[in-house]
Amino acid sequence: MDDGYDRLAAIAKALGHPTRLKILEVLSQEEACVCHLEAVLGQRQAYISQQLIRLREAGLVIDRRDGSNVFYALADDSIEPLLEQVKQTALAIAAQTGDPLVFDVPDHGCECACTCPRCEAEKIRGV
Amino acid sequence: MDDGYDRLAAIAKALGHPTRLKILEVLSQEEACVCHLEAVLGQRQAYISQQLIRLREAGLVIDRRDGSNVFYALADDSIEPLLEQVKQTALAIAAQTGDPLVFDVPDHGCECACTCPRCEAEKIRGV
DNA sequence: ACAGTATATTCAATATAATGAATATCGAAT
DNA sequence: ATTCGATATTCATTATATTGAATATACTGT
Repeated sequence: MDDGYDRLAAIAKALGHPTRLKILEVLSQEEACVCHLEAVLGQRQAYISQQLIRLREAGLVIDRRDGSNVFYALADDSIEPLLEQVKQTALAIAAQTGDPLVFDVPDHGCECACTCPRCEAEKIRGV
Repeated sequence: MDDGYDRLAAIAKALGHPTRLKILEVLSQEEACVCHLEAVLGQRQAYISQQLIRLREAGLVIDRRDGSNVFYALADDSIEPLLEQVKQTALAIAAQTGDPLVFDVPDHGCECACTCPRCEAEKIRGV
């Protein structure tokens, strides 16, 4: 039954949701706590947490507790090129169909409502 | 609503099924008709056809009619490296969890029940 | 111990996917 | 025109995913 392709499919399924893709995109820059993802993606906490759990179950992210925050990071270096490759294929398909493909890369900037240590530090630095 | 990530997710979703992955794997070697895929994967015709439709809707395969056969092929060169990258990630995750990961690469060989022109030619050549 | 903040879980409602069975279409050959 | 083989579609059923709301847990500081 599980002949390896089921495991591949499980990974692809975990990628098969826009919010989860955006989370991975953010994590490809640096690890982030839940409240950070919440602020960057503009989604409620429980929703983010649920998607993170799906990603963790798929083995794509790992989590690390630091005080009251839980920081998530990509589980492996191979995930970034995987995301990149999905984009390449999407662009190729978009080129064939003529539909332009634009990404709103998630980015919160300074006005972020997140109060995690990382974001507070960013605000002080005025990034 | 559709901010690009939905399109990425649609591609990932199309990959998120073992049978569809196997179909793409077969097509990465050469284009194939439905009856060929039917024989190689050991699944019934309607089932294969349904999965092919999903792949076509996702833009991952294209089809070409030749007489009574319909030949399917990968829609773009970027799809092969995409499959490869999914495997890389799966292997990396498997290495971390300790679960060995084995692929039964779909291959029908000579005893194939398919009678499409391509398979008949193979049989004559004794491949 | 208590209050507050960060995160996780559970529950319920709805939507979408997977799958088998039956049937329809389309092209080739007679 | 009819039949046959190849492929597509429809329908019904079950399984799984999505999502919001509510609640629970876990850590921190007082």
